[in-house]
Amino acid sequence: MSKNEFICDCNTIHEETVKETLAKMPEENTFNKIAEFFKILGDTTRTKILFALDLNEMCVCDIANVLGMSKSSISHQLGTLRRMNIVKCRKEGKEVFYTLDDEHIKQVFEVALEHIEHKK
Amino acid sequence: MSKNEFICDCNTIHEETVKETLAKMPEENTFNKIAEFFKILGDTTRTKILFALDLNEMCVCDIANVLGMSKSSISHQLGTLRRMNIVKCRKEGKEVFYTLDDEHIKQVFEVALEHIEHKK
DNA sequence: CTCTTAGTTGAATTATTATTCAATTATTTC
DNA sequence: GAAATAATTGAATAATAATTCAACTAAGAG
Repeated sequence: MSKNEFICDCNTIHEETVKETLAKMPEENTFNKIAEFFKILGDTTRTKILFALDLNEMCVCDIANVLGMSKSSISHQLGTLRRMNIVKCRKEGKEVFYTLDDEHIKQVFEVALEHIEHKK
Repeated sequence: MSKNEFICDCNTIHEETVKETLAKMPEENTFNKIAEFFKILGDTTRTKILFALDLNEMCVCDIANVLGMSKSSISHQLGTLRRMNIVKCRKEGKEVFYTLDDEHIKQVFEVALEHIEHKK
């Protein structure tokens, strides 16, 4: 029997398993969204920003100082976090104050810390 | 008063907030580990692999077929997941079967899906 | 022991993402 | 309104990560 429908050169494909798994896999878009969400947390700069904002509302300049990085790079990252609705901001004069806008962030950090502890 | 100790050109730094936040921030390495953990989940290929392995134990070839990707790229990603102790494998003849090796994965997926639902 | 094949690996390439730099915007102060 | 400045933005650069390709390893079959 032809295995043309499969993409690789193996002839030991477990056809039933593949079909069953394929049937249960969510659609492409779901994976894109999951990965997009985790990608946000998968960067040291952003995890620091989020952790810091969980402790205190801060302006861009404060965050830059806490992380020891330039205002510009922080602002770029805050833009990303804003577009993802993970932080929100309020303007006060020339300053812009940022806070967390997602109740899942803390929760997800906890799981990650648990994971890190566990894997030691 | 000099702001030399701060890295940016602002003079509206909220010194107290910065110091307090800085004092409460975990060490560099903790952030590296958190980011490293999420980075793993922040890639569509890997989220698909993990989701698939949560449904069924599978060999490399099966996974390649489920995802519609080459054996080589899947194997590279499985290598990454193995090194991070997120999947484990057993050899059976020429085939290598993979399974999840982390009880946090499901948990973390659930939070992500909740997040996605919530943000709609 | 040779052939075939499932899987792995390293190097090269391609793609993606972060940071820097310079310019710009918005707001306050004089 | 001009000067000063907090923050944002876009384009360029630098850094990182994913995929491909070709070579290789390990195991079973003849």
